[in-house]
Amino acid sequence: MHRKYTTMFSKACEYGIRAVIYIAQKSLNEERASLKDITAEIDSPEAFTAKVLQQLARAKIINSVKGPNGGFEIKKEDIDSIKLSEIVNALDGDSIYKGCGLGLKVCNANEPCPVHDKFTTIRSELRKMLENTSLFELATSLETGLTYLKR
Amino acid sequence: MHRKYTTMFSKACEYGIRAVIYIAQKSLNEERASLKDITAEIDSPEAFTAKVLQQLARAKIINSVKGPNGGFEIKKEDIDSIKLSEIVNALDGDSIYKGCGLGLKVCNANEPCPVHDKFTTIRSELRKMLENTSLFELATSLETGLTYLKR
DNA sequence: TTTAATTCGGATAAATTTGTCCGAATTAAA
DNA sequence: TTTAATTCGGACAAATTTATCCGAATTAAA
Ligand code: SF4
Ligand code: SF4
Repeated sequence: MHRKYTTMFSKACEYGIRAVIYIAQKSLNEERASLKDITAEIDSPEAFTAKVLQQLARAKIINSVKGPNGGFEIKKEDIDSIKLSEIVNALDGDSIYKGCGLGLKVCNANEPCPVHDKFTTIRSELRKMLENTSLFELATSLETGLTYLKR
Repeated sequence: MHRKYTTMFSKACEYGIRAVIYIAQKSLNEERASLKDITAEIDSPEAFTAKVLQQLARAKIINSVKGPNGGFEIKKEDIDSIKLSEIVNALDGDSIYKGCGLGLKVCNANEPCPVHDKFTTIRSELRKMLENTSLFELATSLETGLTYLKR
């Protein structure tokens, strides 16, 4: 009954974020990341992650290349302009920003409840954070941690 | 694949919050709220809401009374001291405050990524907001909206 | 040209969350 | 004491999310 876990984003989205960060890292190094690479690196289920990557490829956030030496990549020059918000949006949509944070339907919009302002503030901070955080920042700042995990 | 809805809390929790606000309102008026009352008022599935209410009763957030004229109630003097956080905690736990907001396992805690501070800030604001918002505030401020819906 | 490495896409399965059904227990009122 | 209104609790069902399987398509390299 009581939830196991309440996370900000779906599992798909979490895997997506992690995967894209890893792909970005590799791409900065002129390398592609194969599905196997990725799932080994970010510790996620292979087939499920494949679906997530397909979706990100359809959304043009990453590029996929079939065949030997294929894999996923991101154009180097795009890595700085791609923001976290785009990944989240492609996988979870933007519903986290919409509607009452308490899930209330019953609400007098003219006289908002005491929580309303704080809620909208929190959500808009979340949005700003996602919109202002580039893949580049994440890829470079997390590089140490990731490379550590690799060996 | 793409999520229908990403909400801050589970459905159970949303119903719980709405139900408790309604019960508080009634209790302030010396009345009990029956399950039927509640689900009619907050527009939620009856049997499911019953489970949620049971859980809240077990957590001593509300009191349940069986038999004719039974229902759910909250001691008047408690309404001001019960905070939103208690309801959320009873139904969704506190996992929304824990772990990486991006769902990353791979993380070098010594050199947090650029998002870390903003994330912890956002979460702590959410927590503070939930901890500082009493049922009384909500019940009284939402009264207009709720009574409007009733007729 | 053949082989092998890879992504793609559809079908399906497992897990979790959300929702329903129904009889048992309790209790106030008739 | 009987009845009826109510919550309780267990079993079950539906919907959604998460995860797996496998063959098809693509393509680089042998
Ligand atoms: S005023 Fe309160 S109840 Fe209404 S949408 Fe804002 S937070 Fe939700
Ligand atoms: S530093 Fe970044 S990756 Fe690590 S826990 Fe904080 S937000 Fe998550």
